[in-house]
Amino acid sequence: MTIMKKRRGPSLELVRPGKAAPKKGPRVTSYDVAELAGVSQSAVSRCFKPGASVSKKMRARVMKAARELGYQPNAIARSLITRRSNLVGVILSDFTNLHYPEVLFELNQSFSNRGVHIMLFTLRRERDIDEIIEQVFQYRVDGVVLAATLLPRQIDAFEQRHIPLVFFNRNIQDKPVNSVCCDQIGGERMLINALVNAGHKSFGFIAGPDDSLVSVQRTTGARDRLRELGLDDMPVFQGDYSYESGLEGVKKLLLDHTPDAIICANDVMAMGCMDALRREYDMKIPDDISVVGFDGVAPALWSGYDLTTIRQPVKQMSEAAVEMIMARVDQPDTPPEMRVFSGLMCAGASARTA
Amino acid sequence: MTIMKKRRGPSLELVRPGKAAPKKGPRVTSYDVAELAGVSQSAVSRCFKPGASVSKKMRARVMKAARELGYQPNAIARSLITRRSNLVGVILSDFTNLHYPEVLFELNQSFSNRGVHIMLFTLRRERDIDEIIEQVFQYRVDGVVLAATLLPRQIDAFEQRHIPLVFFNRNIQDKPVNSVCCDQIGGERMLINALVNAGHKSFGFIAGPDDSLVSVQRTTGARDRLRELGLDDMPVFQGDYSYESGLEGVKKLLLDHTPDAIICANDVMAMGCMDALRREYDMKIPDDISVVGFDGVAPALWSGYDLTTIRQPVKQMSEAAVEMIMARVDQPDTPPEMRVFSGLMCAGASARTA
DNA sequence: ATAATAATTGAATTCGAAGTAAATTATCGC
DNA sequence: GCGATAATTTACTTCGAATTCAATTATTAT
Repeated sequence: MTIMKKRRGPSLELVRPGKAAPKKGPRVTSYDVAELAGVSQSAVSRCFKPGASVSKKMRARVMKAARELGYQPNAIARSLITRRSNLVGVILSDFTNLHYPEVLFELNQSFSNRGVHIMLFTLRRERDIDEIIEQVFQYRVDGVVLAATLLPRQIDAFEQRHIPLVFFNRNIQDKPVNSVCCDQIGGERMLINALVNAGHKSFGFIAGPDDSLVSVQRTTGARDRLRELGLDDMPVFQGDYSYESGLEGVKKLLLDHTPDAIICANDVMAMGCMDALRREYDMKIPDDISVVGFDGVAPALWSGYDLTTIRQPVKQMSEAAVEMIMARVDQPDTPPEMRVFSGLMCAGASARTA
Repeated sequence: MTIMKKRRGPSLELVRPGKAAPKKGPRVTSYDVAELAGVSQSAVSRCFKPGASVSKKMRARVMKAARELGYQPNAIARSLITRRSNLVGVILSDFTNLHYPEVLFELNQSFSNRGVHIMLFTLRRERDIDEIIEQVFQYRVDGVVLAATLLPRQIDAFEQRHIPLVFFNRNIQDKPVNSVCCDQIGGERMLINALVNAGHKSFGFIAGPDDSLVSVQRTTGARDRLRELGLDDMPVFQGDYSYESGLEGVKKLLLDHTPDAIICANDVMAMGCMDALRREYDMKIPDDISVVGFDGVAPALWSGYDLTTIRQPVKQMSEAAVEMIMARVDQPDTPPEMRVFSGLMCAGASARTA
């Protein structure tokens, strides 16, 4: 028995020739379009699929009907059957660090070039991560970019579900995972080299939180290079990547030392550091003291700060992250890879460098 | 005939007591959970719906099975049948303006408190908007927050589809639409009042793009107040909200005038302005000249700039936008509303104010 | 204990597009 | 013009959860 599936009321009543149909309210489905065009629903579906086999006459009729009804394929329904949501999750932990909005923007740019959309998740507290992972799973995202830290158990959950995962600036030990990183250690070495070549001898360091691997790497990168060069170890103040902790770091570091250069684990703290040195210690930068940062965020490059820093190649890193996700989506057995990008040293006026 | 719908292979082979089932690969559906728990799929569904009628024995069994299989309800499938995606689109045009990441963050915070997730769209060129609207429609988002301008025809498209829309800081003329705005005019008036009270007499203005209604409002807000106070009109340089255009604006304004205060349509330009005045004109702020901005972005409040500005109540505005969207989702005939928030004047050290 | 009522449960259907295999039509060689 | 082959088109099923309504079970009143 071939009974045409009954569908809710036809949208035909509106098709008066001469006037565009001012259809409204109830949503338009491929069945409505099919009915108006006098073809099957499958045909409508195929017309909206890029490389499908459709005669041009058919395509024209369907497109006309679709236009008349204001039809837009339902991406949700499509995702259900194709198992491809064209959604990716982006999980960011620290939005106050100006670096992350830049990353988010570039990721979005790269993904949208591929017809993929971003669902944004931000962590207020690190504890929220489990809850957020749940949400991410529920939406059947095609992949996830993470600028936050995961526990092994959480990484496993992604693997079990075969959800491509890329870490952004967190390389995970103990597990083969996809990651895109800036070469933190290399960056710090460049900075130290430049500072030492210009005659700096004593240093102070303002670090990020101690659970931030990036901060640890930047700290040890700098420290190790100092040791290699036969210089004294430096005092380290532990901040939290915020402007305020840059201010505070200066106060602590200048209590019992007078370094001739302060190295900050990121630009935002470096800017706090500069402001504190100028306003509260009335020091001239870089004559009295040099300051360097890391990231290359926009305000740091403004002439007010003109910070000497390592600019992360955010655009290339984002593009790489997107490539890695998409590679795994199309080819699930693509092996994990770690891509490390060198930062670009930007010699500003905040430090004497050679 | 009551034939149990056949489902792909049972997941039962893994249920050895004592060891957690290490299920992998193929996705887990409510049918799998139902089968393992020995109940119907409907029951599983109900167990995951907050206020549903389920006995506690049932709930316990189902939840146990779900946990064992690592089941997560498929939000995509759910969206299809419930016609609620719990997704909202956020369309931002200008990501370089530091204000927008702050807005995005607060919106995300407010939405996620309601179990709603953000799909992010950014416009590279204003022309992309039609394309983006199409995407937004395809994903059947529950609503859209727009910090970009729409043409009447585009607004109509949203209305036809009954997609709640809220404009963020763009009030649309000619059409009743939802919007959340900061009181641009009131803000500028506060600034002018404070400057004039402190003795400023001649002004210069650095505006945003002329197609930005916000810029137009801020410009005329300031200008009208000057006129009311019987002061001379001021020269206006048209920038584009960027740091660079702040630098440039100073150069242009100081060519043939020597204002004793420069008013900038946003903070980022104001910071450019300050840097230009200090570095290139060697002027002391606020002794030689005052500078004020608008927005209250984080770097403007740092001690390096300590900008006198109007802080937009981003958190309250975002919360309001979210409320308006959700109100319309739950109650589609909620009439459009325009909510205008007063900014908070932050008197910094960048201007002499009384 | 029994009828009456309330609370649970399950079978079947639905959401909207895409894929599958069968049926139909178009195109081609000779 | 005819069979063979290729290109289109269609009916039907699928994805996975929610929902309706009928069936079943539990609870209460009498």
